[in-house]
Amino acid sequence: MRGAYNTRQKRELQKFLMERSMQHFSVDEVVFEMRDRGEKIGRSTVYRYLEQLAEQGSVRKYPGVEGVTQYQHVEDAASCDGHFHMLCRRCGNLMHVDCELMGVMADHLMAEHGFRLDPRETLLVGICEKCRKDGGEVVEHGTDCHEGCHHCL
Amino acid sequence: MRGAYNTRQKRELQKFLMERSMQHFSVDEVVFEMRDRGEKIGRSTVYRYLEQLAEQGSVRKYPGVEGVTQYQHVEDAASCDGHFHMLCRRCGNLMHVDCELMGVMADHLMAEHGFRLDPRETLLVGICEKCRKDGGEVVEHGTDCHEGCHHCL
DNA sequence: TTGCGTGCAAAGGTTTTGCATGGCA
DNA sequence: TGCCATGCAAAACCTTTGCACGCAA
Repeated sequence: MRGAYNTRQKRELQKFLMERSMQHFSVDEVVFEMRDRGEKIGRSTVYRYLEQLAEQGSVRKYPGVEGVTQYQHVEDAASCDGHFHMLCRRCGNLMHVDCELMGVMADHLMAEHGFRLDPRETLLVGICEKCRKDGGEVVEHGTDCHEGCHHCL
Repeated sequence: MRGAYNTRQKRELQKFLMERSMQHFSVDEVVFEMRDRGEKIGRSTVYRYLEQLAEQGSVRKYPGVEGVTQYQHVEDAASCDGHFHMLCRRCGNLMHVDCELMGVMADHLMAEHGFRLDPRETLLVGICEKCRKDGGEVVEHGTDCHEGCHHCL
């Protein structure tokens, strides 16, 4: 039976997920962050555990830029039902959109266009407020992105 | 100067794009389709030419499921500006959504949530009308998908 | 003839898998 | 003591790149 044992690696990963809740990250980010903390964890283990959590629904998985899969922890799997996510393509942060209009839009697509929109699969991509206010266009991470962007340190 | 020569491979690929206009496809699909037609074309050539067209704007490129990049030909690059695309995750067809409400939604996200939505990057994922009417849930292609689904023959 | 385009093979990157070892219960 | 979990290395993929040859102009 899978997931029967409570190992150090699982505990560390859980801790990481809690701290980064609602942010998105790649497998490599996990591995390097762990390394910085002095905790060793194999790349395969991270892949396997995240995959497992994704099946259970506590982690979302979606294709990021440059072919690197991104993961996101959601405290309450049900909390993500029925609403959408916005991804800032500049800082990479993933945000909930809890807004009535999204439901209206989904209903409209169904009624008028016959299309049943799936909020779990759909990602609204654009530029978030912070990044817009910081001005400029697409930047390299680590240079002048806004505070709190988890890509820039 | 790039794109100076008119080669057999380019002509064949152009033909393919015209026939598959607005549908999405992977590099492998191109290669195999060409092979079936008795036309040989190198995988690298397909990658390179599609990349070139993507830069020019006559082809859209986005990450598909399972890490396989999907491409889509758009007759008029400008025709895709300002509106969204719906992707049916069952039959794989990509459709334009020319609808006022989408603009309203984008404006709302900007005004109320500070988020500048990018229609070129955003993909609305769900189930299209035909697939819904055919009933059932997610199916394997090649078995009982609707007519015209380019995955099923 | 010139030099862009092509195709092969190799390289590069991410993700998966096989298998022996480690460690939880 | 069982047996799941882990980690290494290898394999499996997709995509890019280097280079010699082919072919359009």
